[in-house]
Amino acid sequence: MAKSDRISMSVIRRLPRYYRFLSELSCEGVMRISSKQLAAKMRLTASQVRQDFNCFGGFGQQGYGYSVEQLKNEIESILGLKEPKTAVLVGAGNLGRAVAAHMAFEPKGIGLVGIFDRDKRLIGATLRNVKIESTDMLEEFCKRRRPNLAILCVPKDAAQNICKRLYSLGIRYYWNFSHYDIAADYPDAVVENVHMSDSLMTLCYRISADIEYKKRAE
Amino acid sequence: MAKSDRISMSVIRRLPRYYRFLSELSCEGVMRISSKQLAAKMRLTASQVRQDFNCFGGFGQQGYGYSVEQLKNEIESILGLKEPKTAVLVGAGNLGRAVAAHMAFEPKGIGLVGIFDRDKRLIGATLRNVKIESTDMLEEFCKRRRPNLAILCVPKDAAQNICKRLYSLGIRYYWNFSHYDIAADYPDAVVENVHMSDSLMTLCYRISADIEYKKRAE
DNA sequence: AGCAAATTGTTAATTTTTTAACAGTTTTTT
DNA sequence: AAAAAACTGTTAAAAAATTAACAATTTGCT
Repeated sequence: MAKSDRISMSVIRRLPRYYRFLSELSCEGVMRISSKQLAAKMRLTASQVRQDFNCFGGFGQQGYGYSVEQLKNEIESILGLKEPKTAVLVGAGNLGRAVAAHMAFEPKGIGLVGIFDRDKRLIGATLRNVKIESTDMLEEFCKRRRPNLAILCVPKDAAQNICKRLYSLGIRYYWNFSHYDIAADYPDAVVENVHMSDSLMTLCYRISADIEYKKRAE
Repeated sequence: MAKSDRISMSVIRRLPRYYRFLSELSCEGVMRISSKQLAAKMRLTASQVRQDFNCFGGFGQQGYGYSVEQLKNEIESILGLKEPKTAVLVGAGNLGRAVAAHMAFEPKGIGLVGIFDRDKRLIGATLRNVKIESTDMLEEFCKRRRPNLAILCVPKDAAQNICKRLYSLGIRYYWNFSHYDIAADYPDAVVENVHMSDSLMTLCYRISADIEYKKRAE
């Protein structure tokens, strides 16, 4: 079914977006959709939509289009959302708590099994039925539960130490909110960085460039 | 100084990262750096580093390299971080509060002047010296304070209504954490989306693809 | 059943992005 | 002071990503 060539990161990064739009369509009761319609909805070209799906073999039918439900399921399966995984969250400050409370882990097959913080005032509190424990417990916990991935919501300076420990405990997958560059120290780690401040700076640029433009246009 | 051609989004999205690394170097007291060294640190090619900076005219000196401080300042200026801007945050749930508490707005020239939520239990509380107000006050507040950008941390269904009001109040720049597609309804709005769940799904794919790989290798 | 319309998968062309190459300048060394 | 080494800016080449084109197939209509 799947094509043999390696899939490019550009395609992968579009998959969650497809998945999101298809889930919506599915909820709205839409049964079928053409590459043209989907492209219009997502502001892509129909060509790109077809090209993307073809990386995985193509799930459509000539003259008909794509079955929303099938396409959604295929992408869900490609993304591996159905495969059960367990995660620990390290850092239960403002950001960590928001991530824990806000993120829908279950639909991605992720079970949040542990939350850790070094701040004694937070230890003992419960988030999503998970008790916040001391980071001192990391070793004992990970050896016992063998989580697949770690969510890093600690400050940069703490991140280095935490990562060293997590890595030596066998964790190779990181969802990293800190500014510590995990991949630099652990080349075989798979790291997905979330740099919210980078995103905000990009917006700053666009504001600034826009103002420049308006000035010139005057 | 700046080259006339439009800068590509690929370059823009790398600028905050350059800025981050240069700020670090600056803190460490490093005075000069070559494209080669910076590339190694950031895992890019020296060629790309030089190409990127050349979009804006090139700030280096042959045989010497780049002055860390100057380069940092140039990028800061390109990103428009020095230009003062005001922002309102709409939605003070888990995510909104984390963004308000966690994000360093000041270094980006952004003043957080208002926070709004519809939940009466949150109204009156203070975050970063800003009182949370009822969303009913949005119109009055925006007419008076004329904020430049809005940070959207409300659920998708609420986002549509909030956006309609913010747009009609003249706000054109959005840092959007909701899954509502602002740009679809307001083509002239400048929107920077933060889709944390997309990022997590990308990690899921990489985990899943990795496992596949290991299975095959056995 | 037969024909027009719709739509995919796929190949080709185009555009964008990245990498390489190198002339020209500055710094450092001897 | 001259020669070698270290760099950048810039142009050229290569690679990657996107868009266009079209044959093949299916649907839906008459």
